[in-house]
Amino acid sequence: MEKRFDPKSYEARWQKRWAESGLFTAKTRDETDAPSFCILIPPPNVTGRLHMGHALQSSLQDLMVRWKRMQGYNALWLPGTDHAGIATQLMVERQLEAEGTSRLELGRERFLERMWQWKEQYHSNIRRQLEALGSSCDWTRERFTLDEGLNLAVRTAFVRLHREGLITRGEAIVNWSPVLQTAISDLEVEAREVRGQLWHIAYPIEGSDQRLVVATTRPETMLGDTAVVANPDDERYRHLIGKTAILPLVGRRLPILADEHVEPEFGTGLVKVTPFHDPNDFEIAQRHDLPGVRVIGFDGRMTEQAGADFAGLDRFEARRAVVERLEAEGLLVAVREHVHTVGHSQRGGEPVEPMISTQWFCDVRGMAARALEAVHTEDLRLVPSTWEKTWEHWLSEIRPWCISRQLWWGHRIPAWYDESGNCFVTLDEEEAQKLAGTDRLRQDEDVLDTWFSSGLWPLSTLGWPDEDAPDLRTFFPTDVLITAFDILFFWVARMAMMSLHFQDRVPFRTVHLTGLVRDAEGAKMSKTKGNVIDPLELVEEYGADAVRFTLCALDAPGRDIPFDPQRMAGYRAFGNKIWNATRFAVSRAGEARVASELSPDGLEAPERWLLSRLARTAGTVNEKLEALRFDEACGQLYHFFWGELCDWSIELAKPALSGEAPRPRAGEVLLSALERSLRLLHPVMPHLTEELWHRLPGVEALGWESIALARYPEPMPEWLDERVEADMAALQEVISRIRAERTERGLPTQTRIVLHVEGGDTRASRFLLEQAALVCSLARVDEVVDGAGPEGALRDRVAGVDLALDIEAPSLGAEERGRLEKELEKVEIEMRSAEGRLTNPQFTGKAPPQVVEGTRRRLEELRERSRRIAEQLA
RNA sequence: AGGCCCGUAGCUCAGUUGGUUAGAGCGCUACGUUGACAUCGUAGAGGUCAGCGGUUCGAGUCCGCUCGGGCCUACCA
Repeated sequence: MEKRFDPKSYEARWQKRWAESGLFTAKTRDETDAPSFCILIPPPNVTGRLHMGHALQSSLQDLMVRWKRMQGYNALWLPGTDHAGIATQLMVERQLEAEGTSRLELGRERFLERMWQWKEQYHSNIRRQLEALGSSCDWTRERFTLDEGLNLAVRTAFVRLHREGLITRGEAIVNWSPVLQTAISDLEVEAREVRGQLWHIAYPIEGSDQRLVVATTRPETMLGDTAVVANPDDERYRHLIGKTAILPLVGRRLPILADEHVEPEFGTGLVKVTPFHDPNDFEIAQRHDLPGVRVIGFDGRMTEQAGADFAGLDRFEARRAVVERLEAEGLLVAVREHVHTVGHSQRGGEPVEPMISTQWFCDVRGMAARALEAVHTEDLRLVPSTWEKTWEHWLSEIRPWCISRQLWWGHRIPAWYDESGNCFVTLDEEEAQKLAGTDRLRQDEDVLDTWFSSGLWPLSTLGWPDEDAPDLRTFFPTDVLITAFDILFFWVARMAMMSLHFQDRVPFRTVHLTGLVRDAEGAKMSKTKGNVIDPLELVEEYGADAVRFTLCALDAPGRDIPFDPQRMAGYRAFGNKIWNATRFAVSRAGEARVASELSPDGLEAPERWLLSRLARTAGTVNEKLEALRFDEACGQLYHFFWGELCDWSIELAKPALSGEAPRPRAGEVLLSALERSLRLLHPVMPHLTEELWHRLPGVEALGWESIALARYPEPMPEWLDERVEADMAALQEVISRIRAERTERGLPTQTRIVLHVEGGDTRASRFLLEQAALVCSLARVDEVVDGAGPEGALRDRVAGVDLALDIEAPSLGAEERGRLEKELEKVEIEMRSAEGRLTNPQFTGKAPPQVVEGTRRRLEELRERSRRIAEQLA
């Protein structure tokens, strides 16, 4: 076997073999009786390459699905990608710009051709990246949110919701992005704190020389004012209600009205009303039946209706111009510094323009209530559960979802208009024509919000709207969704709503929400900061298994993941450890073979101990995975393999395998335990374990073509052996004590040490004497003697055994004395604390008996230690 | 404005229903390399668990307040 551990030498090879073998192709219910297990990939955007967040989620998903597959489930991990409307369209538009052309120049059809080219390229990148991580996806079922099947699902959902009156078209204030030239949803708006001004502007009152003063942060919108309102209870302005103000610069007559919405304390207590450019004003206008005026256009420039002086100006230029004019006319009463929040487009970063517009809206209140209910009844579990409150808050406050986008890349809205503007919402144009009685129809220009199709992902990928689709019947509802918390509302909530609406069932039973992968300084990774790490570069440097192990081991619930290259190097070293442990076992096991069945009967203590620890680890790992505690499962695997199998079992096997102190079945047990350990590790480190597994002698007799299909180890209760674990724990403690003494005194390796087991015939001391060969080998003791040691030997009580170490060396130096004094001090402090508790009747009376008993035993041990240390110092 | 999360060793973080001796990895120190592994081994140093108060026989863990950091939600012009 090669001495060098080199992941590159086998990772790609196994990826290829897995892809060709079809091992990961799931079956339908008609093809297998095995219970199903399904994870749907959160489809990555075809905007670019995968980032660390994808690597994290993919590692976790693959861990889950490989584990379940090994447990005998019909396991499906369904891969796919998302067309990601705005995001992807922007990428291609940027490309066109560089080529000196534009989407408008190309026209819809040719532009979409370019989009599909882009999609093909980036989609194949993503697939390569997933494969490079060792993902056991079922590529025969891969989907894309814009493919034909998904399009049918989208149209079906839209038509049904429309028939149910839940999707409607209408005029309302939406968040408009003048840069992207489309409406965006509330979720795509980011509130940012901005230092602005509050301008106080005087409006003359008709038929009087009096003026009223309104306060606004957006003076340019005054050109579209159609009223002024005050709170009905505001004494200061009661006399004005019913009168008319004259809009400066424009001359429009504005009714002065009373409306509860106004907070008398804010500003001047008078609000100018601009129905078409402010959501609150729009509502006020509806209450009072006020008209509106569009003064800002979709391009963010002032319209003709803003007046000749301002038309064509950018909205921010217009603000300056309006303020200047007001000042010149003596109508600017005051300017106050004012910090307020302004909505910004999450993607473009520019301030969003609240704007009246005709859009499609989806009323999601009913669905939201059901999604909320599903969490209450625990049909849907959020992990960690701290997200439940956030879920509750968002879903109970939900408002209509603006689902139309003025883009070209996306699902075209299935609505057609005849020449008189009648609208027909149908599955296809043919049906619309029948309904309309004409073929002179025009399809709605808009496309749907990306998240509308993503929201249908659990249904559409499994074959819906065909209710009898085999995959839908086999895998819906799916089992676990693993995704980052930042798309809880964008995506998770919408999938829950859609699935409950169309299937009356939750789309998945459990949602595992991961944190964000951050850089070494804890900053969020972003392209603008330039701190993005490409997972493939890490795979190149550390190997896919180390990347996977690191990410899984760091996935603590509710916590972000600080990316630390040293940590990854540590897990690469773990791979090296596994490699070399296997190399040792294979090269030293002689004629031994991996056993398919193994019973602890007739085995000696070190072997029984190994099997017991292995069984215990298998139990814990399964439990941790069941609980989605990937970090703890990985921790268990790491500590078992390195800290027990390598540090102890291999060392214990050495004297047996070398013939020094033969144990006939040591090699067989070591190989067999190693084989089970590789299986335990396989879901996290698939390449390494597959590579090594095939090299174990006798593994072919187990009858699995791949470790990926081998049975995941169960807890194996018949292997558990508490007595041997206790015996071995004592042995280990004694060995550690002797090793510590040697290093702390700085004794050379050759120094002769004889261990005397003094004082009696306890189980532990008998065991120690029986295993004398192991003590000699592991603690480098020359001899283990039953009975009292000589005068001047180092005496200590360890694990209940009285020891005397006869060390051929000069007596204690000052340094060692200091250390012992410190040790004695610590022991005495703890003794006093234990004594204090034990003499306190409150403690002995109220604490559980086993706690009190434990304290007693502890105190006894401490007294003995203190006596022996004092003896050394004397 | 409301809500959530976090503060534990030099660094990054574990610590399930309160139980006595608070753990891990990395880093650090000392020693060790003719055979599994220097991507290693053995041992060691390092913590008033942010602070204050409370409940309790017993608090890193439960409760309250304070300080510090992060995040989410929100139409005060």
